[in-house]
Parts: sequence; structure tokens; C-alpha cells
Amino acid sequence: MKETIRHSITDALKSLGIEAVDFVVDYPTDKSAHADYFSNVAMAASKQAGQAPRVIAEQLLAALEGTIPHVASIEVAGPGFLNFIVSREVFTDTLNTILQNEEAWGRNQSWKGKKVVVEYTDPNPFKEFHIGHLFTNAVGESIARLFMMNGADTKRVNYQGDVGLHVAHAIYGMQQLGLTPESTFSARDLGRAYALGATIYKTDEVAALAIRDINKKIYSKEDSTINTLYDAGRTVSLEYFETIYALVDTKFDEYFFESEAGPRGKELVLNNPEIFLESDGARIYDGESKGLHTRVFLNKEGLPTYEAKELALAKLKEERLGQYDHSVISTANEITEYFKVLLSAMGEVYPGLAAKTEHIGHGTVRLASGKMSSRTGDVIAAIDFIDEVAGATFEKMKISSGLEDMELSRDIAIAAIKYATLRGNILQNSVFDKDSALSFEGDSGPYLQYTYARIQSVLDKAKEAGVFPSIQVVPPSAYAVEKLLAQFPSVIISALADRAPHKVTGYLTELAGEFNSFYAHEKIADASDEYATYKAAVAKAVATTLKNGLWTLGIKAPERM
RNA sequence: GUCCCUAUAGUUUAAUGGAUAGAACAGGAGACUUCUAAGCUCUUGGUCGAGGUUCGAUUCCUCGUGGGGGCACCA
Repeated sequence: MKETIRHSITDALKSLGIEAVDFVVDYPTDKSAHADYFSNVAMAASKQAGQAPRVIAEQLLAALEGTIPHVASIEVAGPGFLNFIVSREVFTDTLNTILQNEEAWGRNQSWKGKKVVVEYTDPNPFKEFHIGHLFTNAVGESIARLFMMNGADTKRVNYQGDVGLHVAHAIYGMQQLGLTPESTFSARDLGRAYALGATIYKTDEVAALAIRDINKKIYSKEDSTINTLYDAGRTVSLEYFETIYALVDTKFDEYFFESEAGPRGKELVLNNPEIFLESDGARIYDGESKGLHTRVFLNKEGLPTYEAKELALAKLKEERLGQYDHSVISTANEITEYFKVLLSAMGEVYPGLAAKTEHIGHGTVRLASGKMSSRTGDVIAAIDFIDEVAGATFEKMKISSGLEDMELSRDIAIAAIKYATLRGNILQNSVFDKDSALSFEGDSGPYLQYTYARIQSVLDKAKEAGVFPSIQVVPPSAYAVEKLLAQFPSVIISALADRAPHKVTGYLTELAGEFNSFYAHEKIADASDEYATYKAAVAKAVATTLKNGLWTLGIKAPERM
């Protein structure tokens, strides 16, 4: 429809002797305009034509009126906008499309045939999986699913730091706390072990030396005692992470580990001495000559840092997943600056890979007391937070609908958390606020789920009353909610293009709000109403859109709640 | 010090350079013998400061101020 209007305008411009003007045809942001589409073409062409925008608008109006298929009327408004009102059947057609397509509704083929690798979550074994990981998981999952909605062959991958100084901290802590492979210890115990090791590393030089020694042994695998401690801790951690991935509905296609990227990274650095210069016993990349900053790739003990590992990781991804067209790495934005250096270095080592690698930084979750730190133990474990929100959900659902379902409560809790993460620009930091996380009113994940569940319920009632969704009998004018439905596919496109999942969140919230208003004013399960079947069709289409949109955000759409 | 990001109602936030800056929460008022009140209707209240570019600036540029992050062996 947008393209039809655009072409007609382009033709009309030519007839007025105006060439190649950059203009917009889109849904109006201003609801009071009562237009289905608007264009700013008259303003854009004003300068070139040397005439006032409204004059050009009037001329275009005269040229266009009655010539565009499915456009019922056009008017000039404000400083020179052209407003288009489309005919009634356009909305009925959209409704029909949605009912026919179901799961495919909203999908497009713009990335068809392209393989995209999306890396996200990236927790470190031996450390706690905290609410920051929940945040980064929600962002990465939605980016990955946006690629899927746009037709890409998307591989979701997770890169976990199972070697490095943090692991040495944890192993040291395990020794101190008496955690052995024989004793049954939990991931939480490991978190404590890490905090202990990390704290003492800063204050006690003897311990720090011991930890550095452990770190070397982790890489060299020469000490069997450390090896068994390491294996036990790593297994406990990774199994624990899996339980969380299941809760948040994330399925990774492939896992990568720093332990495999490490040796490859070291080799890569040593094989490229002209790129990674020797300095002070370490191997560095001189980013300063590129306007960035210098970073260490191999420390003076010869161990690869995160930088060297990440370099090797790009190659590993290709080896294991095959040639890819695009690679996205989503992390908190404290990594953003370092990633620029990394990409610059990668550009010299693997220019082909660097060109298709993109880093998406996002904000961090902070506590009211400041930044979270697993080193000091000042973190909120993801699982604790989910349990708390799920508990509150359980109580609320028991009161409002009599359902007692813990699994469902968790899905709603996850929805609340993911929505809160994805409701605004992902670049923004957020301060963790439990009260608002426990509030399910207004803009929230549960609000969208509630709307969906409510539609299922009313469609059941309608069925009992003999009302089935149909577009046979069409009301004279389209409902407001019906008009919103058509925008979904373009929302999916622009959300990916801008790497902005919040566009989906915002759209779904608007759709749900408009539906709830519709629901409050129109009776659906009423066989005596000639338009009941059409209203049921609208309700069903809204449900389909909500479900597909929620899926894009990584949120489940429960049938009841 | 320097580089990057950021600043919108009391709070959380939306707005490819376009129309009267849009929501939600909190505050105030209300409807319902009706399909799930996690709902609906009405309402009070806002662009950090100073310049600039533009027919038009929350949006782009410059400077300032506040917040966050990076700046050598953590990730």
C-alpha cells in the first residue's frame, strides 16, 4: 500500500515537472490526523519547485485524486501534509491475510538465504548468573528472533568464559571453602567461592600469587587436583545455566568456550608479530595509531586475554557453523570501546570476518546501591529474581482467576522481566526496581499476555454462542484496532533495521490498548449482532498478531491466566 | 585529562528533520444487572542550559552542565 502511494506520488511529481525528491510515505504518528497514510512530499519538494508547500500539496492533490487504487480520499493538512484515507476493503483484506497466514503473519523474506550468527548472554561459569545476564539474554534473544522474522537462517550462540583469572579466583575459593568433587555443592556455593577469591586477590599478595599460579595451571592442565576441581565446578555451573535458559525460552544452536578460543587466539597473536607488538613483556595491539586505544592481547605471562580469544572466536564460529553472512555480538556497552579496538585488529587478521561482524551494545542493570559486582557478592541472582516475581504472580493469579499454576506463573514473570528490558531503547541503563517489576498494570508483559488470554476466552464464549470468526458481513467503517493490525509487518522490518526491539514492544502495547478499548465497547459473543462474526475475526487477528509479536520478544502467549 | 554513550512530566519512557511532544505508573474524577477489573473512560503535569543550521529541531552542529562507560596485562 505504501509503495502504491509512493509510485503514484512519483508519477504525479513528474507531471508537475519536479524530479527526484526524497520523501516519506508512512503511518501518521499523529492520531488526531485521522489518516491511514501521510506523506511530506510537498514540503520536501517545496524548495526545488520554489513554491509554498501547501500550493504544491494542492497541485498534487488535484493530480492524484481518484487515481490511486484503494485510496478513498486525499486531503491537504497542516503545513502541507498529504493525508490518505484508504477504502474499507483494505482493512478487511488485511484481516483475511492474518487469518490465512497465522504463524507466518509478520514474517518477511528480506534476509532470506542469509546466515546470521547471533551471540549473546555470555555468562561466565563459576560466577553467578545475575539479573544483568537476564537483561543481555532478553536483548540478544529478541535480536535473534527479529532476524528470524526477517527470514534469516539464524544461529543462536553462547560464548562462555570457562578459563581466565575469574576461574582461578573461584578455584582458590573452592579450596578455601572445602568444595571438592566428592562434596555436593551448588552453583551458589561457586558464586561464594568466586567472591572470596576475587576479594582476597586484591588484598593479600601471597594469595594473589597462588591465584596466578592456579590460573596458569588451568591453562596448562598440568595439575590433576586442579583439573578435577575445575571439571566439577564447570559442570555444576553449566548445568545450572541450562535450567535458566529453559526458563527464559532460549535455545542455543552452539556453545563456544574461552578454553577453546584461548589457544587459538594465542597462536594467532604469535603468528602476527607485525600486528601484535611486543611491549613490556606483553603482546599489544596499537589502537592509538587508529584513534582508538591500545589493548593487551597476550599478557606478560603469555596468556591470552579476552581480546585474543574473541579474535579466534570469529574464526571458530565460521569453522563450526559454516560460512555466515553476518555476525552479531550483543553485550553490555562497557565492552563497546574495546570492541572497536578488537574490530580494528580483526580487520588486519581476518578482514573478511571483520567486515561482517557487528557489535550491539546495550545498557546495564544497576542496583539502587550502584553497579552490581559478583566480585563483592553484591549481585541479584537471576533465579532469585525470577522466583520472587513468579511467586507474586502465583498469588495474583490465584485471586483473580483461581488458577494455581507455577509453570504459568514463571512464564508470566519472565514476560514481565523481558518486557521491562525491551520496553525502551536498549542503550539505556536501567536501575533495578523490584516494586515496578512486581507491578503488572499498564505497560507490561502481563498486560499483553492478559489481552491475549482474554481473546482466547472470548473466542471460546463466542463459539458456544455459535459465533465464528468470519469476514462475510463487514461493518461499514473499520475499527481503530483493525487499522493498527496492518502495521505489524513494517514494525518487524524497522525493528530489525534499527536493532530496536522496543519498536515491537511499543507497537504491541498500542495494539493491546486499542483492543481492550474495543473489547470494552463491543460485544463479541453475541449471536444476535450481525457484525459479531466480524468482531470475532478482528479479535482473532489481534491474538495472532500479539502471539507472533510476543514470540519475537521471546515471550510466551498463554491461553489462560 | 581524553575518547565514546546519554539527558524528555514527580517516576519509567515514546517520537526516519514534520502536524497540538505520545504512553504507562503515581495523583484527581468516573462508568459497569454485559464476553477475565492484570481491564475501560475522563483529567492535572514535560523537551538540561546557551548559541547555530533549517520553511520547520526532542531529533542535526558547536560550547557548557549533569549521569554512565573505556583509556595495558579482568571480562
